[in-house]
Amino acid sequence: MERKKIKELLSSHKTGKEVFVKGWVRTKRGSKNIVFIALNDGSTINNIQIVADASVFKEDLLRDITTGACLAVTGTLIESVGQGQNVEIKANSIELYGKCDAETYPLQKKGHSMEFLREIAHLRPRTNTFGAVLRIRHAMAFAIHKYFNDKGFFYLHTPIITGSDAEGAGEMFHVTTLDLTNIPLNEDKTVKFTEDFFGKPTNLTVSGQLEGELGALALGEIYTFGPTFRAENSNTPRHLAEFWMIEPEMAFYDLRDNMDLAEDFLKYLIRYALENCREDLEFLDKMIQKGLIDRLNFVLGNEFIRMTYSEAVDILIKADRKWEYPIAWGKDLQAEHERYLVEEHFRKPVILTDYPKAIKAFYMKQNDDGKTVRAMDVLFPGIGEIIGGSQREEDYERLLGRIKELNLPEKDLWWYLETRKFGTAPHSGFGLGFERLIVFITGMSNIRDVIPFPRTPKNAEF
RNA sequence: UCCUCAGUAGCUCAGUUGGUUAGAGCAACGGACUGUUAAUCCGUGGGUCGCCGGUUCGAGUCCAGCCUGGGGAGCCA
Repeated sequence: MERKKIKELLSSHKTGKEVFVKGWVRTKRGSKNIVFIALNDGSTINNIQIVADASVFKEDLLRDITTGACLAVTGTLIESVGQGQNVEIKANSIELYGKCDAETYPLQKKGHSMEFLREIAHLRPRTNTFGAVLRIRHAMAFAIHKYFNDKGFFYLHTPIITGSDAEGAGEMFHVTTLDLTNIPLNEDKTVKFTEDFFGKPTNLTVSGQLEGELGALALGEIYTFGPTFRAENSNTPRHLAEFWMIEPEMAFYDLRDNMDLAEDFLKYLIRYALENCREDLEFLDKMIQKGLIDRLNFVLGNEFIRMTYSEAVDILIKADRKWEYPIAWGKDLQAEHERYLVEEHFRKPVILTDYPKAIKAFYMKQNDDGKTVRAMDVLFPGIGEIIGGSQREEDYERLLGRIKELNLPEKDLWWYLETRKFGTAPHSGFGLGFERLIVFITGMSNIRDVIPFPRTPKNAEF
């Protein structure tokens, strides 16, 4: 008989038919004569109830059906006799695929702390919360591809291993095949990288943007969606050493087009989650963050505030508020400033533009005022910067000038500079932190709980 | 990396001015129960008090160092 997914059975009204399901036991309860098993196969947050008449099954079998055990069940799908579910399966036969020793299995039929579950990341996908988060994570990844595909963007695979150290987006992980217990050295005691796999120092990528621009200046509109690595010693609920980033890059987009795309993109993803992950979101709304669905709808229903960095600084200066870090034009905004704007002053997402060039990356387009660049940061409640982007500097001389001012390795960037030499074009793009998006959409409070196996300083278990 | 809080049973925690045999709830196990919804009721077992030193007649409790985790900050997505 063909196995059915629990999601399908729960929404089916074809009672009276024989069905075949497989899954893991969430709880078992009952009396001497009758046993109730809540079975989950991951297809939905909801369990299907298996009803087993104790006189039909061997006592040993029923005893071995414990929380966490894996079963295959055939039985009749019937309308539930009891309250709490519409349908249930009256079991005819039960095969025990895998026992689960109740004395040592760490997951109990009770709530667990997120910290404890993190220590058993190999088992936490079996919980309601992580099942919901991982299904939503999948849905968002799918929706990202669908959004861009429908808009005519091309998915560009930028390299994971990079030979350039010029992105300037943080500390990098080195990639090498050299024997670290016996490193070949040059005469001046520097590492002899000519003997390394690539013949030069290489690292894991911190951003696919520069290569993404190369694609955009040929294909028009591209996006990347891949793993990104930062070797920063960041210990916060918002940072991972390995995370996933989406980086669209568009020829002929100015900063305004860029902002329009960012806002439309975020709203599309939120709407997609609301329409396709309803049951998981309702669970998270109830158990993890009260009011989650209202908050998502609120973001959907309101225009993002758009203002320049300079206007934001004015608001912060005038605010009746003592800042731990005093605010002044030219200084980078601190977390407390961003939170104030988003969570207190405007109470909705904010896009800030035209930052001082000194605090932004070399590749951003310089404004005519000589002081600011066409940058944009999208700030969200609770997580701060969810998107960072800009219009790119397309003028060869101005870009080169900025590279020299900042003492960046010009010769490593020859290929990037050549795009400005050969048929340059105005273009823009941004980066969205995938896990930060998932944090916002699921209401989870720690980024380590929205990725299956988090990589953070001093932690690469599993 | 800095600041701060914490680490006691499988989990979540209590543990008084340092005192003799370290507790609770849940889970597990055994039993009862004719349909349960994190079932209920009765009972049982379960501890290297994070590690390592020190103070003391005596340390879960006080002191120093280290480790691990949470929160905040910085860096950023």
